[in-house]
Amino acid sequence: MSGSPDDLPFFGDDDAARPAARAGGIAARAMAARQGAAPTYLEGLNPEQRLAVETTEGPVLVLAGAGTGKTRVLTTRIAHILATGRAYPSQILAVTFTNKAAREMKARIEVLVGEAIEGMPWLGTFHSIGVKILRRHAELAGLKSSFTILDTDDQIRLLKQLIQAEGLDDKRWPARQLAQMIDGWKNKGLAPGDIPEGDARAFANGKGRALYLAYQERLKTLNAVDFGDLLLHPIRIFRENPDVLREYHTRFRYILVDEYQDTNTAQYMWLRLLAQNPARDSAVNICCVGDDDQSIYGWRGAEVDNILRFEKDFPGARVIRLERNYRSTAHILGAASHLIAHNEGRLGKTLFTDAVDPDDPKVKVHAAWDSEEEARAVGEEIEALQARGKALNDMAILVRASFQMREFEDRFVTLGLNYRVIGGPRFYERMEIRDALAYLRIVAQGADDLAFERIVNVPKRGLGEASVRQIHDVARMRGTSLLQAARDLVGTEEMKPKPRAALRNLVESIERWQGLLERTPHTELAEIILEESGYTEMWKNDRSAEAPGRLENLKELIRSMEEYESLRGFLEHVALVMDAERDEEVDAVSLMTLHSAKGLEFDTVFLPGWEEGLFPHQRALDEGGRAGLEEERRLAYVGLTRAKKNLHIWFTSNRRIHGLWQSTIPSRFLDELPEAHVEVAEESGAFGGYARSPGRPNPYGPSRFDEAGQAFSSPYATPGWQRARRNRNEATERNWGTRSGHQVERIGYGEADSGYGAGRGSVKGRTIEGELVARSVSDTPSAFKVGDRVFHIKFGNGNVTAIDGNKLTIDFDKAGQKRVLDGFVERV
DNA sequence: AGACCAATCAGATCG
DNA sequence: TGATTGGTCT
Repeated sequence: MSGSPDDLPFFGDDDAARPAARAGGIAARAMAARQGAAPTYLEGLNPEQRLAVETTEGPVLVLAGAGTGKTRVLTTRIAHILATGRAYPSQILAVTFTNKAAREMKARIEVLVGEAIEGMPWLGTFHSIGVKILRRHAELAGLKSSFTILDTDDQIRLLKQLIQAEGLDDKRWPARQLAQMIDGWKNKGLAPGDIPEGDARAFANGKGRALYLAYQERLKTLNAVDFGDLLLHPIRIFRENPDVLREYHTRFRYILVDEYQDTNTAQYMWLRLLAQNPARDSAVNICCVGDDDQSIYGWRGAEVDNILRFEKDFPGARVIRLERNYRSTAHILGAASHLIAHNEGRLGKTLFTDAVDPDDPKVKVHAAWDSEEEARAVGEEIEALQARGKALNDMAILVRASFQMREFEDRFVTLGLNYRVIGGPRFYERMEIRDALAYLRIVAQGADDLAFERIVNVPKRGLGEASVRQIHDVARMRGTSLLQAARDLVGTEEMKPKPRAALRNLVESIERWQGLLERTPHTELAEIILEESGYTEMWKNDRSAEAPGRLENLKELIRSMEEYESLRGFLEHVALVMDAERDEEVDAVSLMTLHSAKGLEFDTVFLPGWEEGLFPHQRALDEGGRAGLEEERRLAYVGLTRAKKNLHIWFTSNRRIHGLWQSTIPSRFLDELPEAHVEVAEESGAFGGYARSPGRPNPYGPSRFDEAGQAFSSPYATPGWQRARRNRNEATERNWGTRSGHQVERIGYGEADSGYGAGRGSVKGRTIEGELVARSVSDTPSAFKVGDRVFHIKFGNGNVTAIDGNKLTIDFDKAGQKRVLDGFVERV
């Protein structure tokens, strides 16, 4: 997003004011377009893409599979609308989910249109456009247009205060949990009055609703909003003020939505309000682009249903499918398509490619003994590719859960292999950045109480709890901001001399900085503030390992301020934007979660950890049942379709989860890959070739991976494994009998699945186990006792030294002391 | 104010 | 197992 705050009067006709200058080039282009010769920007589009670009009128749903040129269509469509003179830039509403996507789109449109179009003011994320609308009409939501935007941290602090004010135990009822509930309600577009009874009762014996209400009240008095409000307030404003909504209807002639499958209910309501113009005689020009198969954010409120329902919502909608894939080989596409065909709730698309090369490698499935070997083998493969001249930048490892990353990082560090972790804590969420921003906020907007509270004693200046409470009391009594209250307090004798001097010093500093606000360049001011407040000093004196990095981040913060015109403009955007850029300069392997890989592509992709319980993740199955499984499968699909040429999938037989070694079984997703496009790699690594011994008791039904991944003799045939399995089944049966929320679900095999192996036909159904491994607490006391001599398939022989439920601590002769579940050892 | 210990928790994350 | 967090103690 461009840096400057948009200070143009809303309907001040920014187009009319300078149409000539801008329309010049566009008009000429439009002319060319009407004269028949296809404009250059349409060149190279395939027929479907072109249809999606040129069907500008009426509702359109573009179902764009992975790698089918979705962004290209979206940007070309906008360029087309502009070039043919159908609308001015400011009459197009284009929403994305991430700032990155918005930036990218803006840049690409600029290339297409051939000039800077700073005039696409309504291209941005749902939230940034929400802010913009809300600032215009803040008073209609009972706010001042200078409202501040809280992030999750502020939110939790605030809720905690409210919970305590209610006289509740904030241990028993954590603010974090309430914040999540409120977020969930807001995602669904629910105001305190709308939340269902059941939900309302779920928190603090029915105080949930009251707390939500109190929270909203508090936000209003603080003149603040949270992220959810950025959509909810505009929705309410639109509903209660038809004239306001009408203005937007007149303004937005074309609406475009990216990643439509990720929209939640609130976003959907917001869009519908804007798109459905009863006064308009022609159809709504809304174009939603998405891929139902890549909907992986159900857990954060996304409703796949929005995309599945599109044709009903917008009668007469055209649905255009983009299925021609420009990214991956036929093997990769074949594997991905076959896998995703196992999902039921989908609109259905099949990717294809013309670029079929018989030399393309198949998708490789590898087995490893444990996660350590997995990491070692992947590292070797990467080094081999590197030796053949491949760039590390073209390789990525995509994991299901972030704890998997560590093993790879360790390995890469020892190998001296460059890697970069994508994702992780966002830049602006770091403590030092948030502190620095709080200083800037208090200077820019003195009434920002949350900012004041954050910095009042950072660095330590002897203003502890007692002093802060005193300031609070005064502020509440006089109805002023905390800063004002502090100012008043230092003029009196109410405080003890020491804190009073400290507070006076702080207040005077803030006033001094405020005085500099107009006269000093904002980057310079920021440096002055951080220096004079002692904040940088604090980190310089800090001996911890992170301190240098934090100082570096602060420098980075100031550097990033340069792009903005003013401090105010910077703060406006910082609340919404600010992800640290990754430098492409260094050649490095990317390491990230599957979720953050969406939208990216790499020549070579490694997908480790394809084991039941990890992927599909147990919690997704427990909480989401069938829907949860389907979302996991879509996640797998996203992973597969990230690869352009080489795709390696790994699973291990043993994995340490929460410090306990557990035996694992291959993911059911492996069985859902088509044989024609997959080959099981024969490793000749440290463990030598794998013994092939059939007959693994796989509770999910026979699998063609039953025989892989066995380094020694078949571990699955050992009595220990058999007993583990027996225990597991007993445990799950017990659980199903007594616990709610767990049920046995039958997933029949679809037609698409019947392709391989005679064994399959005999399988009646597949059970989603409630528990992969009996949960750590067992009802039955362990059958072992201290001193027992036992055998474990991974660690060999050892003696039991301690028992905790079904967790055993064992001194192994060779491997040392380990903790394992009792099901995996056998008395000898 | 800071150090130290026990308790808790371990799926993904955009703005 | 390990990081993080909240509490207590000095």
